[in-house]
Parts: sequence; C-alpha cells; structure tokens
Amino acid sequence: MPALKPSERRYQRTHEAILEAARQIIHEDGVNALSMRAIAQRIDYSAAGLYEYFASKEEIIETICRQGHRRLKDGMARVSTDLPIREYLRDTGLAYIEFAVQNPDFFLLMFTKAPPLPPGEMSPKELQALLESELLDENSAFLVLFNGIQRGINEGVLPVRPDLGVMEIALGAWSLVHGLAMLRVTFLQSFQTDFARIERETLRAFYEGLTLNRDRN
Amino acid sequence: MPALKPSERRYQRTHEAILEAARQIIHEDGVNALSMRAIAQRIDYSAAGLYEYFASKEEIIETICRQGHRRLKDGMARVSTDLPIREYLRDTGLAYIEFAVQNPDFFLLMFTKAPPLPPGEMSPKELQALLESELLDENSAFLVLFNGIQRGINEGVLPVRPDLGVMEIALGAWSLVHGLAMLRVTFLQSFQTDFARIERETLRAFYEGLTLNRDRN
DNA sequence: TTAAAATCCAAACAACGTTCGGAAAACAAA
DNA sequence: TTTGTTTTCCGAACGTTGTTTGGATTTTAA
Repeated sequence: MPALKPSERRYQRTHEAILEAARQIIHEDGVNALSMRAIAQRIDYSAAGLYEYFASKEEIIETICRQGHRRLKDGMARVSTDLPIREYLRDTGLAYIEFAVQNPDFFLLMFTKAPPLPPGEMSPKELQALLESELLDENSAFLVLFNGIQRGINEGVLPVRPDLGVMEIALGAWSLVHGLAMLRVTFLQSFQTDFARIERETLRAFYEGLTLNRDRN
Repeated sequence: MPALKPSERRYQRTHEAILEAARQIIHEDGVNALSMRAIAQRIDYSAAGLYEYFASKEEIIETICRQGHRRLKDGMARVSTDLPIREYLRDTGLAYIEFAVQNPDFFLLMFTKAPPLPPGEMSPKELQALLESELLDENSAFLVLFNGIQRGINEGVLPVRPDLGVMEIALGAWSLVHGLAMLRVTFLQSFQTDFARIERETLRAFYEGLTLNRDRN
C-alpha cells in the first residue's frame, strides 16, 4: 500500500511520462534530437513546465542512464548461474555486448561521459570509497562480472596473486567486453563481419590466458 | 618547392590557425567549450569568417580527428620492431592506451561517433570495401595492430584458422586495448588503481590465450 | 585602370537550455 | 463556503549556439 495522495500520483505519472518521452525520442531520432521542447511536445507540456519535475536536461539524462545501467545489469544477471564457470563468464560478457548492440544510443549515453559525482567536496579517501561502492552497487553491471570472477577463483579455476586480485581481473574482463561493445557500435558500426565469432574467440583467449596467469608480466 | 602563391600561403596559414585554436580550446577547456565564436576570437576573426575555410564546425572536428588518428598511429609505430613479438604487441597496445590517457578529450572525440561516410550512395559491396580500406589506411592505428598480429602469425607464434584470420584476431586485440583505454578515461576517470598492472596482465592473458587457440569456442 | 574574385564581418535567423513572473488550479484551514 | 497557501503550468524572454545573408573591403588578374 503506497498510500500516495492523488497529487503525488499525478506527479509520479508525469515524472515517468517525461522519462518515457525522452527514451522514445532517443530511440527514434537519436540523442541529438533530444531537447526539452521536443520532450514537452510529446506529453503536451511546455518546455518550462518540465522544470517542475527535473532540475535540468542533464538530470533527465542521468536518470535514464541509471535505468540503463539497471537494464544492462538485469540482462547480464539473466544468465544462468548453473552454467559451468567458463560458459557463464562467456555468456555474461556476450550479454553485455548484446545490450550495447540492441541499445546503441543508450549505451553510448551511459559510457561516453564520466559518471556524475555528488557536488559536495570530499577527501581523496572518501571519493575512492564512494567510487568503489558505486562500482559494486547492486545495480552495477560490473558487479555481475566481479562476482563471476570471484566464483572462478573460488572454484580454483582462476589463480589469484597478491597484486592481482578479483578487482583487477574483473576490471580487465570489463575492459575487454566494453571494448568489443564500444567499437562495434561506433567505429565498426557499418562494418560487416562475423562479430559473434570474434567476440567468442576473444573472450575465450582472455579466459584461457587467465587460467594460466604466470608470474612475470 | 611548393610554388604556392602568396594568397594560397595565407589561406593555408589561416586554415591551420583555425585548427590550432580549436585544438587549444579542447585541450584547455574541454570539448564543450569549443564554439565557432571561441575559435574566431582566438585568431582575431569573426565567426562568419571561418566559413571561408571550413564548411561547418563538424568539418573542423573531423579534420582534428583525422590528425588525432595519425598521432595515435605515430605513437604506436614508435615502438621498436626489434622487440620480440610478445613485447612488441604489448608495448603497441600500451601506446594506444597511453595516447588515450594523455589526450582524453581527443580520444573521446575520435571514438564516440561513427566515422564520417562520404555523402554519395554506394552498394553494400562498395561500402564494405571502402570501410576495409579505411581500416587499413596507412594512417590507421589499427593497421599497426594488424601488422603486429600478422607478424606473430608469420613467426609461427600465433595460430590461424580458416575462420579466424589476421583480421579477426586483430579486431579482438583492438577491442581489448580500446576497452582498457575507454573505460579508463570515462568511467574510471577518478578511480585510483594500478592501471598499468591491470593493462599489462590483461594484455598478457589475451596474448597467451591467443597462442593456444584451440578449435571449439 | 578595370573587372573579377577572394576575403571578411555585422546582423540576423532558428534552435537550444534555462529563468522569470504570473496565471490558473488544487489544496488546506477557518 | 470562504479564505489563504501551495502546487502546477506556461508565455515570454535571456543568453548562447551553428549557420546564412548581403554587402564592404581587399587582393588578384587582365
């Protein structure tokens, strides 16, 4: 029972309508077509009216990005953990790429800007702790990778070293799938090739290399 | 002996001054601060005057991006080919990342938009051929990677399969270094960690995995 | 010397994000 | 119901953007 007053329900509905309109515009006409006036027109508002619900266009975009990260994480979490670790990590990585291919505009929106930081000042220590907690937030796609790598270590398939722990390996894995996804939706957008094979083989090579993990660089 | 007429020399000089001013603005105040009026002010022109030299702001940016690709390629080509293949490929990848870290604004400018296509229509065949030739252009950073992989194959260190040739392996390698670079200048911008170690270890794992290259996915 | 071409800019245009001031509506208290 | 207050909404405007236009000035060519 939310027990919301009617005015609050109206507010929430409009709030969501703005986001939905913004998503539609991005999906249909691209990010460049996203303007406050265009959003307003879709939901029969004036541009000025939107500022009752969002402080700025940037805030609308940030909200959409947060939801995008959740959708990305959901897609990756959908991979069955019953799979053997090798297939599990592979399919998780492929899910990351699949999201990018299916939602290139949102993906680029999410990953071409540095993440927004809270306005207040903070010490480097605090900042680092905040970033680390955001990285491992429950809605973070990275967390899925992180847990997957952790599982591989627990199962004894992936070796660890004092200077190369879960975090370091997971960041490497993230970089790999991110690069595959990013290049495919930008530079290789119109390029024709068997991306699926490249992705699988590249992921495989990285995985097998991880299982070795000798000592010297 | 260029044998340019004085007017042509003047034209070239202004042409270059515009690009230089644009580069400075991007470097000092970021991409968002780049405007036609800001460029004009730096070189004592009016905004309208710039259109004698560039058809649009987009054309200025494209030119800067092309030069950026050349600089990126030069940085990678600076790695000594006397190095053993393993170290050569590693340092080439690290050079790619180093460029991104030293020039994050330019790097993002170069790789967050799909490459500009010539306006004329063309068949899918022609388009594919054009993209492939651009990918392997002499000023393409990818070409350095491509040649490096090719060398590894020639030396018998990297195995090839009918369905996984130089191009496919090189695209995978590109994706890997691109992801490492991209994440570092965007999402992990303020994050503190031993990036150098992660990069070396990730590249190492991928390389070692490549040398195995079994048959099934 | 004269016609043509190249060079440059003030002014304006359309579109943008955002702010301001107030109108209209919804709500709360009496 | 009648107040007074708060919420909701918008027309108009501000400042900035990329770009176009028309004409002025200079350079070049004949």
